[in-house]
Amino acid sequence: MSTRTAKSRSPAAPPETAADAIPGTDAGRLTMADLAARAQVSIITVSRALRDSPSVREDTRRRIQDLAREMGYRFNATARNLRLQRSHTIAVVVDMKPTPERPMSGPFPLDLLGGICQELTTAGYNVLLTTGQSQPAAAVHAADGAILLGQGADDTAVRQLLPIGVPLVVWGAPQPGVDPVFVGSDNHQGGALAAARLVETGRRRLVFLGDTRHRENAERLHGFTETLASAGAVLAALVPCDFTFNAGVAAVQGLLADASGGFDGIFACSDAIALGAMRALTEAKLTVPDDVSVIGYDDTPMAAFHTPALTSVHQNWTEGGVRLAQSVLALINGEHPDSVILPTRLVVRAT
Amino acid sequence: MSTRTAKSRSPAAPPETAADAIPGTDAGRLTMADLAARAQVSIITVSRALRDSPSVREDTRRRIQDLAREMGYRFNATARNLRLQRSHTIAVVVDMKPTPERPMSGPFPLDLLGGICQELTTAGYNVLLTTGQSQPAAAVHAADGAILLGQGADDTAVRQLLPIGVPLVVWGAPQPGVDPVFVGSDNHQGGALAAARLVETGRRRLVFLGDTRHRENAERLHGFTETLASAGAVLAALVPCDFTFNAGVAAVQGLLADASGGFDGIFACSDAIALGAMRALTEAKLTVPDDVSVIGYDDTPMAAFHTPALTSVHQNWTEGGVRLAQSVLALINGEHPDSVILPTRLVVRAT
DNA sequence: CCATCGAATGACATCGATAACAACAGTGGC
DNA sequence: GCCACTGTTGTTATCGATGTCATTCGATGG
Repeated sequence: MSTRTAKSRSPAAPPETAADAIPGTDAGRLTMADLAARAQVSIITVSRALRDSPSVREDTRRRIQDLAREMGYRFNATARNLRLQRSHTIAVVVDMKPTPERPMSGPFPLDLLGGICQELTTAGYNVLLTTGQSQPAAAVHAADGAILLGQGADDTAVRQLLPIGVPLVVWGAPQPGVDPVFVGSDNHQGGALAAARLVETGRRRLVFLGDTRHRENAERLHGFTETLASAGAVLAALVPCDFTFNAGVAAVQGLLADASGGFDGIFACSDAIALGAMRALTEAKLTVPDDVSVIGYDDTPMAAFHTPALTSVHQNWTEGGVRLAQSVLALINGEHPDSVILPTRLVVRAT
Repeated sequence: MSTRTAKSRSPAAPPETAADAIPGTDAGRLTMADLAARAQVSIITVSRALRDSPSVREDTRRRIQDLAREMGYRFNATARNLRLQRSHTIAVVVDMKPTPERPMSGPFPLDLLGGICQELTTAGYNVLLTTGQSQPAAAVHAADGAILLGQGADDTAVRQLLPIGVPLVVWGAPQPGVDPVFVGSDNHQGGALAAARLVETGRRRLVFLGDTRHRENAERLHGFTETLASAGAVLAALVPCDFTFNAGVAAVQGLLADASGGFDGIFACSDAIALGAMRALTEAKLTVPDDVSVIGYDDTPMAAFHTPALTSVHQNWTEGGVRLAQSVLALINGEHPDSVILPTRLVVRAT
């Protein structure tokens, strides 16, 4: 037979006994060569049979497939990837701030990850997860493509990843320099929706809470002020703050201390900020929404379950994940997908 | 030189020009053979030099390393993995229920994933993420180890994963059959802490809200009733329910409708249930915590930011992720780590 | 009865990196 | 001056699967 027939794993014991392949026994993984020897065919025939190649006769194919199942054969993806020069793997780089306190509590990467996994695994790709902490390079190098999930105000991560030369898709707001493909939700629209709602309910002096160094927040502010202006309302204050509850508290406390004309509506860049703001308002004996109306962002469970229930801008993360995945796949296929901007919607509740 | 010298990527163009290696240009990835030809040494010397082998002379090593950097050489992990018979990859199987409505919103896998990534990447391992939806098998086969993150009441996932023969660690409550290694937080203690607190604050007729088909919940119930009994309080009711807000509402509504003696304390298996319960109580004109005291589980942001702020049992997920990672690593090294049970703590707030 | 064609199968080289062993130069001891 | 020894580099085989080209066999046609 083949020259490799003799090279069986257990030289002493008879390798033909099916007992060799007790599932769970890791002793010497089976290879196609083992199957080939057993089935009295060549290795390549086994390879073809297992891939359902039409050039293998029906019964031969079935015989080999059955044999593989019986013997507990496990396919070696590494070998195939080497041979085929592709890893069938997409690196997902989660570039979260190393802030210890509530670094990234939102559903952010979770639902996004869900969407990504769903799409990628059904397409036969693996998802390699890395945090930006260490050098993501190592993992990304080996991948067929990469997805960057960051909330960074800066774009250092993008700059690190781009030169690697792997197809890259980034979650967030498209940048002026159009280099990588972006997928994100429509922050401009989100801001506009919030503004429209606040104006509709009769508010005229509005506050924006969020760090506009984040491109996404800058977009929200843009949509927000644009809509305000066209409705004759004014932006009473813009307070840069983190995405946290405490930042929201502090921001509103500062606002109340500084008696610069007052305000009757707040748009916060996260539900946590919004809840913090409401806490500060309540402590100052102001009621929501009678005295001040509040709108949050992200539509997290805590918005829904809070009393009073928080009105919030909802972004469809799962869909976002799916689109991210589709875009990398497209890039890998040599296509040139456009950046995607997903619509947001306002979930109106009590505030 | 070596026989491979002639086998350059671009046969027409002179392959010696460094301009070939513009970073970002993916044209024909460089291999160690290319570096070897360029440096006038053998491939194996390049391999050794790049791995900082002491058997390569200091200056040779540096020369090759510099050359690799200049030419933009990118290491091929697949080839090494094939040769070394290990993938340096751990599969993380997230076996979440496909329930569309808030399938898994808690920080659950996110912080857990964070801990896992942190530990695994610093140990030089990659994290392969798969959802239980499709057959996780494919990815797990290629991995050196696997971590199962599930909330399943059943253990079908474990049963699927175990026979694959890959070192497996599972998040959750240890099972009677001691087969896989478990890492989880001390649910028994969590239940006991909640009971102790409720009893301390003078409650005597208590309600347990949660589906005890989940092993973790069963443990909580066990610790809960045990402590109750020793303090002379009674379990007034046990209502099986999902982890959702709505389930909490429904459970308490049912309880109030059915006038079977009343209750003055509730222990819920998730913060969402607890919040739902409070909503139902409030709607029934009962006040928290004066009429009924409530304790939740998971210490999510929504517990902290709710008014009144919800007392909740906290589990350290990041730590859990780290321990999960450590356990797989230990298994891979042929050690036999014990299951780990992490302590929980009660975060006392207003309710 | 031989040429030809197609279906089925096989031999070989290959992907890129590495372990095991071989070879070779220079050094010191006797 | 010869041998053993160390330090450095090279040769070869190998991991497991697959593309390419070659081969075999039976069937068909002239």
